[in-house]
Amino acid sequence: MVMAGFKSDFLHTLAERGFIQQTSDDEALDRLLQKESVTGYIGFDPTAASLHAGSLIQIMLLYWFQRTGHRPISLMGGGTGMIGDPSFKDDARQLMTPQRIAENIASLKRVFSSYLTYGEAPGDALMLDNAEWLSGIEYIPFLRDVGRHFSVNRMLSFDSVRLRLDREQSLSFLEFNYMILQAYDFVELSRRHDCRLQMGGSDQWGNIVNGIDLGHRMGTPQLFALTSPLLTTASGAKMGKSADGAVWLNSELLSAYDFWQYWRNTEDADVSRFLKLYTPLPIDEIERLSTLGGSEINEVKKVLATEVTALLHGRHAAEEAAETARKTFEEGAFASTLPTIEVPSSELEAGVGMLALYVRAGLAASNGEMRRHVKGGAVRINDDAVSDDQRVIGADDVSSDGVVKLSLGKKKHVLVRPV
RNA sequence: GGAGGGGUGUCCGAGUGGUUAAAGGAGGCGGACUGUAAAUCCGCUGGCUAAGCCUACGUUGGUUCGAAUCCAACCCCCUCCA
Repeated sequence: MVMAGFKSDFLHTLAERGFIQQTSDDEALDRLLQKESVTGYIGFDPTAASLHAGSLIQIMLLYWFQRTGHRPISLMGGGTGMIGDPSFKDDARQLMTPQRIAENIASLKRVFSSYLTYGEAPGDALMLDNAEWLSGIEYIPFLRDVGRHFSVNRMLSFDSVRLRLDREQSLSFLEFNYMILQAYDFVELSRRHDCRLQMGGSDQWGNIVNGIDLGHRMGTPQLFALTSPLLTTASGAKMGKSADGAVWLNSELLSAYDFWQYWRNTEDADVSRFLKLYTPLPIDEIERLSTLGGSEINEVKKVLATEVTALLHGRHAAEEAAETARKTFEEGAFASTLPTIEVPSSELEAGVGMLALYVRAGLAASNGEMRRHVKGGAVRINDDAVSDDQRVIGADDVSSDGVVKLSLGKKKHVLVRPV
Protein backbone atom coordinates (compact mmCIF):
# COMPACT_ATOMS: atom_id res chain seq x y z
CA MET A 1 0.00 0.00 0.00
CA VAL A 2 1.35 3.39 -0.93
CA MET A 3 -0.08 5.22 2.04
CA ALA A 4 2.35 8.08 1.83
CA GLY A 5 1.35 8.69 -1.73
CA PHE A 6 -2.29 9.56 -1.21
CA LYS A 7 -3.00 13.22 -1.74
CA SER A 8 -6.79 13.29 -1.63
CA ASP A 9 -8.28 13.93 1.79
CA PHE A 10 -10.42 10.86 1.56
CA LEU A 11 -7.77 8.27 0.75
CA HIS A 12 -5.23 9.94 2.97
CA THR A 13 -7.62 9.78 5.91
CA LEU A 14 -8.59 6.20 5.17
CA ALA A 15 -5.03 5.01 4.85
CA GLU A 16 -3.99 6.73 8.03
CA ARG A 17 -6.86 5.12 9.92
CA GLY A 18 -6.45 1.61 8.58
CA PHE A 19 -9.53 1.36 6.39
CA ILE A 20 -7.94 0.25 3.16
CA GLN A 21 -7.47 -3.35 2.08
CA GLN A 22 -7.07 -2.57 -1.58
CA THR A 23 -8.30 -0.33 -4.36
CA SER A 24 -8.63 -1.05 -8.04
CA ASP A 25 -6.29 1.78 -8.98
CA ASP A 26 -4.67 3.82 -6.21
CA GLU A 27 -3.34 6.60 -8.37
CA ALA A 28 -6.25 7.20 -10.69
CA LEU A 29 -8.72 7.09 -7.81
CA ASP A 30 -6.59 9.48 -5.80
CA ARG A 31 -6.47 11.91 -8.74
CA LEU A 32 -10.22 11.74 -9.28
CA LEU A 33 -10.94 12.40 -5.61
CA GLN A 34 -8.68 15.43 -5.63
CA LYS A 35 -10.19 16.82 -8.77
CA GLU A 36 -13.88 16.69 -7.97
CA SER A 37 -16.62 15.71 -5.58
CA VAL A 38 -17.21 12.06 -6.30
CA THR A 39 -20.27 9.90 -5.77
CA GLY A 40 -19.65 6.52 -4.16
CA TYR A 41 -21.77 3.78 -2.68
CA ILE A 42 -21.93 0.78 -0.42
CA GLY A 43 -24.70 -1.80 -0.59
CA PHE A 44 -26.36 -3.31 2.46
CA ASP A 45 -28.51 -6.38 2.13
CA PRO A 46 -31.52 -6.53 4.44
CA THR A 47 -30.68 -9.91 5.96
CA ALA A 48 -31.71 -8.81 9.44
CA ALA A 49 -33.69 -6.08 11.11
CA SER A 50 -30.52 -4.24 12.02
CA LEU A 51 -26.93 -3.94 10.97
CA HIS A 52 -24.40 -4.93 13.60
CA ALA A 53 -20.98 -3.80 14.70
CA GLY A 54 -19.39 -5.76 11.87
CA SER A 55 -20.99 -3.37 9.38
CA LEU A 56 -19.85 -0.32 11.25
CA ILE A 57 -16.63 -0.09 9.31
CA GLN A 58 -18.64 0.19 6.09
CA ILE A 59 -20.78 2.93 7.54
CA MET A 60 -17.65 4.75 8.67
CA LEU A 61 -16.33 4.60 5.12
CA LEU A 62 -19.41 6.47 3.97
CA TYR A 63 -19.08 8.81 6.90
CA TRP A 64 -15.53 9.82 5.96
CA PHE A 65 -16.46 9.95 2.31
CA GLN A 66 -19.04 12.60 3.04
CA ARG A 67 -16.83 14.43 5.51
CA THR A 68 -14.09 14.77 2.96
CA GLY A 69 -16.39 16.41 0.48
CA HIS A 70 -17.96 13.60 -1.51
CA ARG A 71 -21.47 12.25 -1.99
CA PRO A 72 -22.25 8.88 -0.39
CA ILE A 73 -25.05 6.56 -1.41
CA SER A 74 -26.35 4.02 1.05
CA LEU A 75 -27.92 1.37 -1.13
CA MET A 76 -30.47 -0.98 0.36
CA GLY A 77 -30.49 -4.38 -1.27
CA GLY A 78 -34.21 -4.73 -1.69
CA GLY A 79 -33.61 -6.52 -4.98
CA THR A 80 -30.40 -8.43 -4.27
CA GLY A 81 -31.80 -9.36 -0.88
CA MET A 82 -34.34 -11.49 -2.71
CA ILE A 83 -31.42 -13.70 -3.74
CA GLY A 84 -28.80 -13.62 -1.02
CA ASP A 85 -25.09 -13.10 -1.48
CA PRO A 86 -23.29 -16.45 -1.75
CA SER A 87 -19.82 -14.89 -1.43
CA PHE A 88 -17.68 -16.93 0.96
CA LYS A 89 -20.73 -18.64 2.40
CA ASP A 90 -20.79 -22.37 2.79
CA ASP A 91 -24.50 -22.80 2.51
CA ALA A 92 -27.31 -21.20 0.62
CA ARG A 93 -29.06 -18.57 2.63
CA GLN A 94 -32.63 -19.04 3.57
CA LEU A 95 -34.79 -17.15 1.13
CA MET A 96 -36.52 -14.21 2.73
CA THR A 97 -40.07 -13.21 2.04
CA PRO A 98 -40.59 -9.88 0.28
CA GLN A 99 -42.48 -8.67 3.30
CA ARG A 100 -39.61 -9.50 5.59
CA ILE A 101 -37.22 -7.70 3.29
CA ALA A 102 -39.37 -4.60 3.29
CA GLU A 103 -39.55 -4.61 7.07
CA ASN A 104 -35.81 -5.07 7.41
CA ILE A 105 -35.07 -2.24 5.04
CA ALA A 106 -37.36 0.10 6.94
CA SER A 107 -35.56 -0.83 10.11
CA LEU A 108 -32.06 -0.65 8.62
CA LYS A 109 -32.55 2.82 7.27
CA ARG A 110 -33.04 4.34 10.68
CA VAL A 111 -29.40 3.99 11.62
CA PHE A 112 -27.86 5.76 8.68
CA SER A 113 -29.06 9.24 9.49
CA SER A 114 -26.88 9.14 12.60
CA TYR A 115 -23.83 9.02 10.36
CA LEU A 116 -24.80 10.73 7.14
CA THR A 117 -26.57 13.90 6.16
CA TYR A 118 -29.27 13.16 3.63
CA GLY A 119 -30.93 15.72 1.47
CA GLU A 120 -31.02 17.50 -1.84
CA ALA A 121 -28.04 19.81 -1.50
CA PRO A 122 -24.77 18.99 -3.26
CA GLY A 123 -22.82 16.50 -1.16
CA ASP A 124 -25.93 15.33 0.67
CA ALA A 125 -26.22 11.58 0.88
CA LEU A 126 -28.69 9.49 -1.07
CA MET A 127 -30.69 6.56 0.23
CA LEU A 128 -31.59 4.19 -2.58
CA ASP A 129 -32.98 0.71 -2.99
CA ASN A 130 -31.86 -1.49 -5.85
CA ALA A 131 -35.33 -3.03 -6.07
CA GLU A 132 -36.07 0.19 -7.92
CA TRP A 133 -34.29 -1.10 -11.03
CA LEU A 134 -33.87 -4.81 -10.33
CA SER A 135 -37.43 -5.85 -9.65
CA GLY A 136 -38.68 -4.80 -13.04
CA ILE A 137 -36.01 -6.54 -15.07
CA GLU A 138 -37.18 -8.61 -18.02
CA TYR A 139 -35.31 -11.82 -18.33
CA ILE A 140 -34.56 -12.06 -22.04
CA PRO A 141 -33.63 -8.41 -22.58
CA PHE A 142 -31.48 -8.50 -19.46
CA LEU A 143 -29.63 -11.60 -20.64
CA ARG A 144 -28.99 -9.99 -24.02
CA ASP A 145 -27.90 -6.62 -22.67
CA VAL A 146 -26.05 -7.63 -19.54
CA GLY A 147 -25.71 -11.39 -19.37
CA ARG A 148 -23.68 -11.62 -22.54
CA HIS A 149 -20.87 -9.65 -20.93
CA PHE A 150 -20.25 -12.26 -18.26
CA SER A 151 -18.00 -15.23 -18.69
CA VAL A 152 -19.03 -18.16 -16.55
CA ASN A 153 -15.47 -19.44 -16.69
CA ARG A 154 -14.30 -16.24 -15.10
CA MET A 155 -17.06 -16.04 -12.54
CA LEU A 156 -16.19 -19.55 -11.39
CA SER A 157 -12.63 -18.49 -10.81
CA PHE A 158 -13.48 -15.94 -8.13
CA ASP A 159 -12.52 -17.03 -4.65
CA SER A 160 -15.92 -16.04 -3.36
CA VAL A 161 -17.60 -18.86 -5.25
CA ARG A 162 -14.64 -21.13 -5.96
CA LEU A 163 -14.23 -21.92 -2.28
CA ARG A 164 -17.85 -22.93 -2.15
CA LEU A 165 -17.43 -25.22 -5.13
CA ASP A 166 -14.19 -26.64 -3.81
CA ARG A 167 -15.95 -27.60 -0.65
CA GLU A 168 -18.40 -29.49 -2.82
CA GLN A 169 -21.25 -27.38 -1.58
CA SER A 170 -23.96 -26.66 -4.03
CA LEU A 171 -24.28 -23.20 -5.47
CA SER A 172 -27.68 -22.67 -6.96
CA PHE A 173 -28.20 -20.78 -10.18
CA LEU A 174 -30.22 -18.30 -8.20
CA GLU A 175 -27.26 -17.44 -6.02
CA PHE A 176 -24.90 -17.50 -8.93
CA ASN A 177 -26.81 -14.55 -10.33
CA TYR A 178 -26.12 -12.45 -7.29
CA MET A 179 -22.80 -11.16 -8.55
CA ILE A 180 -24.31 -10.27 -11.89
CA LEU A 181 -26.98 -8.18 -10.23
CA GLN A 182 -24.49 -6.48 -7.95
CA ALA A 183 -22.32 -5.69 -10.95
CA TYR A 184 -25.36 -4.31 -12.70
CA ASP A 185 -26.16 -2.14 -9.67
CA PHE A 186 -22.85 -0.40 -10.05
CA VAL A 187 -23.51 0.33 -13.73
CA GLU A 188 -27.02 1.50 -12.98
CA LEU A 189 -25.79 3.84 -10.23
CA SER A 190 -23.15 5.17 -12.55
CA ARG A 191 -25.76 6.00 -15.14
CA ARG A 192 -28.39 7.36 -12.80
CA HIS A 193 -26.25 9.21 -10.29
CA ASP A 194 -22.79 9.40 -11.84
CA CYS A 195 -21.55 7.02 -9.15
CA ARG A 196 -17.88 6.19 -9.69
CA LEU A 197 -16.79 4.30 -6.61
CA GLN A 198 -18.05 1.21 -4.86
CA MET A 199 -16.74 0.37 -1.44
CA GLY A 200 -17.26 -2.65 0.77
CA GLY A 201 -15.60 -5.36 2.83
CA SER A 202 -12.80 -7.33 1.26
CA ASP A 203 -15.23 -10.21 0.70
CA GLN A 204 -16.93 -7.97 -1.84
CA TRP A 205 -13.85 -7.48 -3.99
CA GLY A 206 -14.90 -9.94 -6.65
CA ASN A 207 -18.40 -8.57 -6.88
CA ILE A 208 -17.15 -5.01 -7.13
CA VAL A 209 -14.55 -5.77 -9.77
CA ASN A 210 -17.25 -7.48 -11.79
CA GLY A 211 -19.15 -4.23 -11.71
CA ILE A 212 -16.14 -2.33 -12.98
CA ASP A 213 -15.70 -4.79 -15.83
CA LEU A 214 -19.34 -4.62 -16.74
CA GLY A 215 -19.08 -0.85 -16.74
CA HIS A 216 -16.25 -1.02 -19.24
CA ARG A 217 -18.29 -3.15 -21.56
CA MET A 218 -21.42 -1.08 -21.18
CA GLY A 219 -19.73 2.25 -21.67
CA THR A 220 -19.64 3.88 -18.25
CA PRO A 221 -16.79 6.15 -17.22
CA GLN A 222 -13.95 4.39 -15.40
CA LEU A 223 -15.32 2.93 -12.16
CA PHE A 224 -13.33 2.22 -9.01
CA ALA A 225 -13.26 -0.25 -6.15
CA LEU A 226 -12.13 0.20 -2.59
CA THR A 227 -12.33 -2.52 0.03
CA SER A 228 -11.77 -2.54 3.75
CA PRO A 229 -10.04 -5.35 5.63
CA LEU A 230 -12.05 -8.09 7.23
CA LEU A 231 -11.80 -7.20 10.86
CA THR A 232 -11.27 -9.46 13.78
CA THR A 233 -10.33 -8.65 17.32
CA ALA A 234 -6.74 -9.11 18.36
CA SER A 235 -7.60 -12.56 19.66
CA GLY A 236 -9.22 -13.52 16.41
CA ALA A 237 -12.93 -13.23 17.08
CA LYS A 238 -15.17 -11.74 14.46
CA MET A 239 -16.30 -8.20 15.07
CA GLY A 240 -19.79 -7.66 16.22
CA LYS A 241 -20.39 -10.81 18.18
CA SER A 242 -20.73 -10.79 21.91
CA ALA A 243 -22.55 -12.24 24.84
CA ASP A 244 -26.01 -12.43 23.43
CA GLY A 245 -25.12 -12.71 19.79
CA ALA A 246 -24.74 -9.74 17.53
CA VAL A 247 -23.93 -6.23 18.59
CA TRP A 248 -26.88 -4.58 16.91
CA LEU A 249 -26.88 -0.96 15.94
CA ASN A 250 -30.62 -0.41 16.24
CA SER A 251 -31.51 0.70 19.74
CA GLU A 252 -34.63 -1.48 19.86
CA LEU A 253 -32.35 -4.51 19.61
CA LEU A 254 -29.47 -3.34 21.75
CA SER A 255 -29.64 -0.51 24.24
CA ALA A 256 -27.16 2.34 24.16
CA TYR A 257 -25.89 1.09 27.50
CA ASP A 258 -25.17 -2.40 26.21
CA PHE A 259 -23.62 -0.96 23.08
CA TRP A 260 -21.36 1.19 25.22
CA GLN A 261 -20.43 -1.86 27.28
CA TYR A 262 -19.38 -3.76 24.19
CA TRP A 263 -16.80 -1.13 23.33
CA ARG A 264 -15.76 -0.67 26.93
CA ASN A 265 -14.74 -4.33 26.96
CA THR A 266 -12.44 -4.01 23.97
CA GLU A 267 -9.20 -5.91 24.26
CA ASP A 268 -6.16 -3.79 25.09
CA ALA A 269 -4.51 -4.68 21.83
CA ASP A 270 -7.42 -3.37 19.81
CA VAL A 271 -7.99 -0.02 21.45
CA SER A 272 -5.85 2.13 19.24
CA ARG A 273 -6.97 0.45 16.05
CA PHE A 274 -10.62 0.80 17.00
CA LEU A 275 -10.26 4.46 17.90
CA LYS A 276 -9.01 5.08 14.39
CA LEU A 277 -11.68 3.04 12.71
CA TYR A 278 -14.75 3.74 14.75
CA THR A 279 -14.39 7.22 16.18
CA PRO A 280 -13.93 10.54 14.41
CA LEU A 281 -11.32 11.67 16.93
CA PRO A 282 -8.33 13.37 15.29
CA ILE A 283 -5.35 11.13 14.68
CA ASP A 284 -2.98 13.07 16.93
CA GLU A 285 -5.47 12.81 19.77
CA ILE A 286 -5.68 9.06 19.19
CA GLU A 287 -1.93 8.82 19.17
CA ARG A 288 -1.74 10.63 22.46
CA LEU A 289 -4.32 8.27 23.99
CA SER A 290 -2.45 5.29 22.62
CA THR A 291 0.60 6.04 24.70
CA LEU A 292 -1.34 5.16 27.84
CA GLY A 293 -0.74 1.64 29.02
CA GLY A 294 -1.43 -0.68 31.92
CA SER A 295 -4.59 0.08 33.79
CA GLU A 296 -4.64 3.60 32.42
CA ILE A 297 -5.87 2.10 29.21
CA ASN A 298 -9.22 1.66 30.92
CA GLU A 299 -9.71 5.40 30.68
CA VAL A 300 -9.00 5.19 26.97
CA LYS A 301 -11.55 2.41 26.59
CA LYS A 302 -14.14 4.69 28.11
CA VAL A 303 -13.30 7.36 25.58
CA LEU A 304 -13.62 4.79 22.83
CA ALA A 305 -16.97 3.54 24.11
CA THR A 306 -18.37 7.01 24.58
CA GLU A 307 -17.25 8.30 21.20
CA VAL A 308 -18.54 5.30 19.27
CA THR A 309 -21.82 5.39 21.13
CA ALA A 310 -22.17 9.15 20.72
CA LEU A 311 -21.94 8.88 16.98
CA LEU A 312 -24.67 6.25 16.84
CA HIS A 313 -27.01 7.10 19.70
CA GLY A 314 -26.12 10.72 20.39
CA ARG A 315 -23.84 12.37 22.90
CA HIS A 316 -26.46 12.44 25.62
CA ALA A 317 -27.18 8.70 25.50
CA ALA A 318 -23.47 7.95 25.38
CA GLU A 319 -22.69 9.99 28.44
CA GLU A 320 -25.61 8.53 30.28
CA ALA A 321 -24.32 5.05 29.50
CA ALA A 322 -20.87 6.05 30.71
CA GLU A 323 -22.33 7.41 33.93
CA THR A 324 -24.46 4.30 34.49
CA ALA A 325 -21.36 2.18 34.07
CA ARG A 326 -19.34 4.39 36.37
CA LYS A 327 -21.88 4.11 39.17
CA THR A 328 -22.38 0.41 38.69
CA PHE A 329 -18.78 -0.68 38.36
CA GLU A 330 -16.70 1.97 40.05
CA GLU A 331 -18.90 2.96 42.95
CA GLY A 332 -20.57 -0.40 43.20
CA ALA A 333 -23.58 1.77 43.64
CA PHE A 334 -26.95 1.75 42.28
CA ALA A 335 -27.74 3.34 38.93
CA SER A 336 -31.38 3.85 38.18
CA THR A 337 -30.51 4.09 34.49
CA LEU A 338 -29.59 0.43 34.24
CA PRO A 339 -31.76 -1.58 31.86
CA THR A 340 -35.16 -1.96 33.46
CA ILE A 341 -38.20 -4.16 33.09
CA GLU A 342 -41.59 -3.39 34.55
CA VAL A 343 -43.65 -5.88 36.52
CA PRO A 344 -47.15 -5.30 37.89
CA SER A 345 -47.05 -4.64 41.65
CA SER A 346 -49.81 -7.16 42.18
CA GLU A 347 -47.58 -9.86 40.77
CA LEU A 348 -44.74 -8.93 43.07
CA GLU A 349 -47.12 -8.87 46.06
CA ALA A 350 -48.01 -12.45 45.24
CA GLY A 351 -44.37 -13.37 44.73
CA VAL A 352 -42.61 -14.33 41.52
CA GLY A 353 -40.15 -17.18 41.08
CA MET A 354 -36.69 -15.80 40.46
CA LEU A 355 -36.02 -18.16 37.57
CA ALA A 356 -38.98 -16.86 35.62
CA LEU A 357 -38.18 -13.28 36.49
CA TYR A 358 -34.62 -13.57 35.19
CA VAL A 359 -35.91 -15.07 31.99
CA ARG A 360 -38.36 -12.21 31.64
CA ALA A 361 -35.55 -9.74 32.18
CA GLY A 362 -33.73 -11.30 29.25
CA LEU A 363 -30.81 -12.43 31.37
CA ALA A 364 -31.32 -16.09 30.53
CA ALA A 365 -33.06 -18.04 27.82
CA SER A 366 -34.72 -20.63 30.04
CA ASN A 367 -35.35 -21.63 33.60
CA GLY A 368 -32.93 -24.48 33.16
CA GLU A 369 -30.16 -22.11 32.18
CA MET A 370 -30.88 -20.04 35.26
CA ARG A 371 -30.75 -23.12 37.49
CA ARG A 372 -27.27 -23.76 36.18
CA HIS A 373 -26.26 -20.18 36.79
CA VAL A 374 -27.49 -20.38 40.38
CA LYS A 375 -25.50 -23.57 40.85
CA GLY A 376 -22.50 -21.84 39.35
CA GLY A 377 -22.75 -18.99 41.82
CA ALA A 378 -23.39 -16.34 39.21
CA VAL A 379 -26.63 -14.96 40.58
CA ARG A 380 -27.15 -12.05 42.92
CA ILE A 381 -30.35 -10.28 43.84
CA ASN A 382 -29.91 -6.81 45.29
CA ASP A 383 -26.19 -7.69 45.43
CA ASP A 384 -26.81 -10.69 47.69
CA ALA A 385 -25.66 -14.05 46.38
CA VAL A 386 -28.45 -16.50 45.71
CA SER A 387 -27.99 -20.23 46.15
CA ASP A 388 -31.60 -21.37 46.15
CA ASP A 389 -33.21 -21.57 42.73
CA GLN A 390 -36.61 -21.81 44.41
CA ARG A 391 -36.17 -18.27 45.71
CA VAL A 392 -39.29 -16.19 45.32
CA ILE A 393 -39.06 -12.48 44.74
CA GLY A 394 -41.73 -10.51 46.51
CA ALA A 395 -42.66 -7.03 47.58
CA ASP A 396 -40.10 -6.99 50.41
CA ASP A 397 -37.28 -7.38 47.91
CA VAL A 398 -38.07 -3.97 46.52
CA SER A 399 -35.35 -1.72 47.83
CA SER A 400 -35.70 1.82 49.11
CA ASP A 401 -35.01 2.94 45.56
CA GLY A 402 -38.21 1.26 44.48
CA VAL A 403 -36.69 -1.54 42.41
CA VAL A 404 -35.22 -5.02 42.62
CA LYS A 405 -31.74 -5.39 41.14
CA LEU A 406 -31.12 -8.65 39.35
CA SER A 407 -27.51 -9.47 38.54
CA LEU A 408 -25.98 -12.23 36.49
CA GLY A 409 -22.26 -12.44 36.74
CA LYS A 410 -20.37 -9.26 37.32
CA LYS A 411 -21.46 -7.40 34.26
CA LYS A 412 -25.11 -7.96 33.63
CA HIS A 413 -27.66 -6.11 35.68
CA VAL A 414 -31.34 -5.49 35.16
CA LEU A 415 -33.72 -3.57 37.38
CA VAL A 416 -37.24 -4.75 38.07
CA ARG A 417 -39.62 -1.88 38.67
CA PRO A 418 -43.11 -2.51 40.09
CA VAL A 419 -45.84 -0.59 38.31
C1' G B 1 -32.44 -40.90 -16.00
C1' G B 2 -28.19 -44.57 -14.12
C1' A B 3 -24.12 -45.82 -10.45
C1' G B 4 -21.72 -44.57 -6.01
C1' G B 5 -21.12 -41.32 -1.55
C1' G B 6 -23.52 -38.29 2.10
C1' G B 7 -27.35 -35.45 5.43
C1' U B 8 -25.83 -35.87 13.59
C1' G B 9 -26.75 -30.72 18.78
C1' U B 10 -24.85 -23.11 17.59
C1' C B 11 -20.73 -24.81 14.19
C1' C B 12 -17.05 -28.66 12.94
C1' G B 13 -17.06 -33.74 13.77
C1' A B 14 -17.23 -39.12 16.19
C1' G B 15 -20.74 -42.76 16.69
C1' U B 16 -23.30 -48.27 12.67
C1' G B 17 -29.03 -52.18 17.63
C1' G B 18 -29.00 -51.21 24.32
C1' U B 19 -25.44 -47.44 30.89
C1' U B 20 -26.36 -42.31 23.98
C1' A B 21 -29.25 -36.04 25.75
C1' A B 22 -25.32 -38.61 21.83
C1' A B 23 -17.21 -38.79 22.24
C1' G B 24 -13.92 -34.78 20.88
C1' G B 25 -13.06 -29.82 19.32
C1' A B 26 -14.63 -24.80 18.41
C1' G B 27 -17.85 -21.13 19.97
C1' G B 28 -20.84 -19.25 24.10
C1' C B 29 -21.83 -18.49 29.35
C1' G B 30 -20.28 -18.56 34.56
C1' G B 31 -16.25 -18.79 38.34
C1' A B 32 -10.90 -17.82 39.86
C1' C B 33 -6.83 -14.36 38.70
C1' U B 34 -6.82 -9.12 36.94
C1' G B 35 -7.90 -3.63 35.13
C1' U B 36 -15.56 -4.48 33.45
C1' A B 37 -9.00 -6.48 29.05
C1' A B 38 -6.06 -10.53 26.99
C1' A B 39 -3.72 -15.11 28.31
C1' U B 40 -4.30 -19.12 31.81
C1' C B 41 -7.00 -22.52 35.06
C1' C B 42 -11.91 -24.62 36.71
C1' G B 43 -17.17 -25.49 35.81
C1' C B 44 -21.59 -25.36 32.76
C1' U B 45 -23.49 -25.62 27.80
C1' G B 46 -31.82 -29.21 24.77
C1' G B 47 -36.67 -28.12 27.48
C1' C B 48 -40.11 -28.84 31.64
C1' U B 49 -44.49 -28.09 37.08
C1' A B 50 -37.28 -32.00 37.37
C1' A B 51 -34.60 -38.50 41.69
C1' G B 52 -39.42 -38.16 36.77
C1' C B 53 -41.09 -36.63 31.98
C1' C B 54 -40.74 -34.53 26.99
C1' U B 55 -38.14 -33.21 22.55
C1' A B 56 -33.68 -34.29 19.42
C1' C B 57 -29.40 -37.42 14.96
C1' G B 58 -32.91 -34.94 6.66
C1' U B 59 -38.69 -36.56 6.28
C1' U B 60 -42.39 -40.39 6.84
C1' G B 61 -43.49 -45.20 7.92
C1' G B 62 -41.69 -50.20 9.47
C1' U B 63 -38.67 -54.28 12.10
C1' U B 64 -37.40 -54.87 17.42
C1' C B 65 -38.36 -55.63 24.38
C1' G B 66 -35.15 -51.53 22.58
C1' A B 67 -33.01 -47.59 16.66
C1' A B 68 -28.94 -41.86 15.37
C1' U B 69 -27.59 -46.96 14.39
C1' C B 70 -31.44 -52.25 10.64
C1' C B 71 -35.49 -52.03 6.46
C1' A B 72 -38.75 -49.15 2.89
C1' A B 73 -40.28 -44.86 0.51
C1' C B 74 -39.47 -39.82 -0.10
C1' C B 75 -36.62 -34.99 0.10
C1' C B 76 -31.92 -32.51 -0.33
C1' C B 77 -26.48 -32.34 -1.39
C1' C B 78 -21.79 -34.26 -3.74
C1' U B 79 -19.01 -37.22 -7.57
C1' C B 80 -18.99 -39.94 -12.11
C1' C B 81 -21.90 -41.50 -16.37
C1' A B 82 -26.16 -40.11 -19.87
